[in-house]
Amino acid sequence: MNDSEAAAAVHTRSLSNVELLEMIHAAGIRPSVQRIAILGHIANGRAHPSAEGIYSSLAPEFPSLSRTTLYNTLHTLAEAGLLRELEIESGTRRYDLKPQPPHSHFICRRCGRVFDMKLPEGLERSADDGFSIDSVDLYFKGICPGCKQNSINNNK
Amino acid sequence: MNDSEAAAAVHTRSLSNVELLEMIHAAGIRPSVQRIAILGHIANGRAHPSAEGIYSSLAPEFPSLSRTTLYNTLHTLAEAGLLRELEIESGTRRYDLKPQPPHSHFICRRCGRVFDMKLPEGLERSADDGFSIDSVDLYFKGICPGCKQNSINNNK
DNA sequence: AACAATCTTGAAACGATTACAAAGTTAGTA
DNA sequence: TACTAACTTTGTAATCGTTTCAAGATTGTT
Repeated sequence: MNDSEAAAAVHTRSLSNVELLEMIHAAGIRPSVQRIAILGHIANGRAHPSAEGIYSSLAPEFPSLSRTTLYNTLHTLAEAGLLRELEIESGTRRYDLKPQPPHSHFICRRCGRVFDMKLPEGLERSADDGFSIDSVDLYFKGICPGCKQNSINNNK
Repeated sequence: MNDSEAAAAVHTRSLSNVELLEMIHAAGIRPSVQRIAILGHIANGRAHPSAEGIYSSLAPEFPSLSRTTLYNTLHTLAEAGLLRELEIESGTRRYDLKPQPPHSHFICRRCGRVFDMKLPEGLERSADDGFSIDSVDLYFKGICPGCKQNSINNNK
């Protein structure tokens, strides 16, 4: 079990291909090998990967996968409500499974990893009247416990 | 008075060049015509502009301004603590004056304008123990009152 | 005035993403 | 089973925002 699988196990068990296929069906879009692989990668490793990260992870198994397909698929899945796009750092989007309890995100400035955090309720009430809110994103940035530990060790 | 100046007036009065120069000095970096112009544009129009927006606004007055200078300056001012970078949408950064009370942001999905909103206190407490937090960003997305009004009118 | 440090500039390069058009696949229907 | 229309995937080329680089201009200090 590698790091990201270990992280995943903390949160949820892995989704089988049949379950992924059903999710895709239920969302009202057509399934394909690529869509299942991409959704599965995001759902089962809890790494909040970027498009490039997904590409390099899947490339060995799907050598013919093109970046265009990957981007198309990410858009399709996001529009269908299966994925949430994280805009925690500019220049790339990262992807997270949408059908799960709302949460906030922490990105480590040193290692770049993204962690799930709690999300306080009722944040929308901070917005002024008259604004229709359809999404609330709370992002923390800083140093994760692992990187803190490493920097302590390295300074010794 | 154009739109963005009107919006600015709601929040703060305009900063003079002398005040801008003092801010730059106080931040420990050297002043230049370009730095003052760029900081002034962000401080005095409350439009939360992107680099490209700043460039096209300043180009008429500073025809020789290069994009490199603009990006260098934005980085320098941000590092010096005068600007805050907003990562509310991926693909671009937007800029906001930093020395002002903390607040959250709303971006309209239709017109793309960014509005200041309140920021609840104590959000850092949502993060798990062991994470060192150095920034908290809360972003709302949806439709602003103006665009809502327009779409009502257009459907009549 | 002279020197070093800092700034500005344009050209070229880069990474992430999108546009496009062709080829392949699928679901439904005859 | 064969047909058709709709949808997907793919590779190439283009685009957009940003950064790198090296040279020249400006500034602050002696």
